[in-house]
Amino acid sequence: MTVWDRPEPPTRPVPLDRERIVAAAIALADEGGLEAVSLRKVAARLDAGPMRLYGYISTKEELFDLMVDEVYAEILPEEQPGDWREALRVHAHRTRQATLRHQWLADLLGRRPSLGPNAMAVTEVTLSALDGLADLDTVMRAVETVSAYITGAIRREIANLRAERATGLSRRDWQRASGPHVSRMLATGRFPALARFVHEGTEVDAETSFATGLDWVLDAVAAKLARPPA
Amino acid sequence: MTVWDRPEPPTRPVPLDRERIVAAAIALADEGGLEAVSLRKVAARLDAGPMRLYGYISTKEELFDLMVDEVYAEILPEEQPGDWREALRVHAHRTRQATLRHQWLADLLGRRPSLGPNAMAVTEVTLSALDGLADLDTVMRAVETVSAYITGAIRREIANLRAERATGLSRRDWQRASGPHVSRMLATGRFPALARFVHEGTEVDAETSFATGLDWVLDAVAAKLARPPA
DNA sequence: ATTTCTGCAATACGCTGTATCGCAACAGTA
DNA sequence: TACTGTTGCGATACAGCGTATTGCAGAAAT
Repeated sequence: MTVWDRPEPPTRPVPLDRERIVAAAIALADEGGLEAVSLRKVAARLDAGPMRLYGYISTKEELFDLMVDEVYAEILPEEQPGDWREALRVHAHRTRQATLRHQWLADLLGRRPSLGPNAMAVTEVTLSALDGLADLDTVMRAVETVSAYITGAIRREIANLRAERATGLSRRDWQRASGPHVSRMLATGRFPALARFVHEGTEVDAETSFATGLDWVLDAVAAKLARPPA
Repeated sequence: MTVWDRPEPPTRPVPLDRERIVAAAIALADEGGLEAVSLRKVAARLDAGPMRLYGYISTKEELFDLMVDEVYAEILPEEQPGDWREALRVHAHRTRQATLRHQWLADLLGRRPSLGPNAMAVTEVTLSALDGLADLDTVMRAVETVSAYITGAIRREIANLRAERATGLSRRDWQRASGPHVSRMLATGRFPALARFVHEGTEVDAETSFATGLDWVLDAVAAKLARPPA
């Protein structure tokens, strides 16, 4: 019985874990958006059959949850600035930047409660930045209000960005004259105010308008933190 | 050639239009969520083959666009109150109420720019409520900031609502003790601030917290409208 | 050496969005 | 009235999806 007679041992399947699965899924999503993420394709990237994944997750939705939490790790600030306002600003901008890197996050933000360890760590940091500046309920309201703004603003920004990419027109051009639908609608005269805004408004870059709206909201929070619980 | 010999004339297919298609789709979504909307099921409700729909829409995404615009018709206020603040408040609450009636709207809000006639009419009304109170850019920023808040807050509310429905636990119970995952995480001591908020915070009903956050944002807007363009 | 257990792969099912194709009924013309 | 062109519908088809089920091979346990 020489070596040559004996068959090679069967190749054991590559070991898997959630980390590798999530990384593969994120890579797919970064390349082709959320809709490019299918359990079959994720598994294929890992040289596995689709059903293998069900040992690690029990539903596709859970995979999305893991992906989101993985990005929250990028959002978690490395060091916490002292000022509450700066802390919230940093959180907002880190969230925005992470979403620009992983645009599919815009589709998932706010879709389900985020209970992963990284998301909770982010919440912890944010809450503790405001802790003690007002009663608990006020602080909670502050954080929720700011993060509602963040979610909504980011979603709109990504939606516009995709629309521009799909039509090849900048938001401005597309409204002003090039977008046949919109210009036709405006020409009806049924939307005089809207028409004025479209034609006479200034184009502002996305980051600035995000930051400005954020500052307004932070001003509102500041006012509530200043005065004691209503 | 008696009547009996002649066959009945072939039944002509029921005439279709976008209105009927969208109504059927909305009915399906109201009953079973967005994922219950398939072109086949919509068509079946109308006694038609799936491919028939492609005469009226060219993609499922377009059907969603039509559905959203249909709901914007419910959001459009019947009469415009004079005060800008009241106008924005009404807009926010009508949007929220519409989303509570059609919870799938939460999945679509902010996903794509809304360019349908009803959405534009809503924008027109909103913009004109603020028109003249500040320069165009400030007004635009105000409307966008408020609507970012609205989108984000509604999404979170619906997300929580769905989580409660899925687990059978109220948000509070679910965090406090009943949710095994969350309580285990809090017990690790890695999230002290979060733990305090969960345990000592008051439960506030969704409508109140929506309204409160909204008021804060409106306060911020008021401050910017008061002073001339920065 | 034999049995039990574990976990992977293959197969399968019902469903999806949509491209293609052939035909039947209408409109227009001779 | 006969014919022809066009339109739009239905059927068929395809590739892909999430996931339930099944069977089997290797590892572990006796």
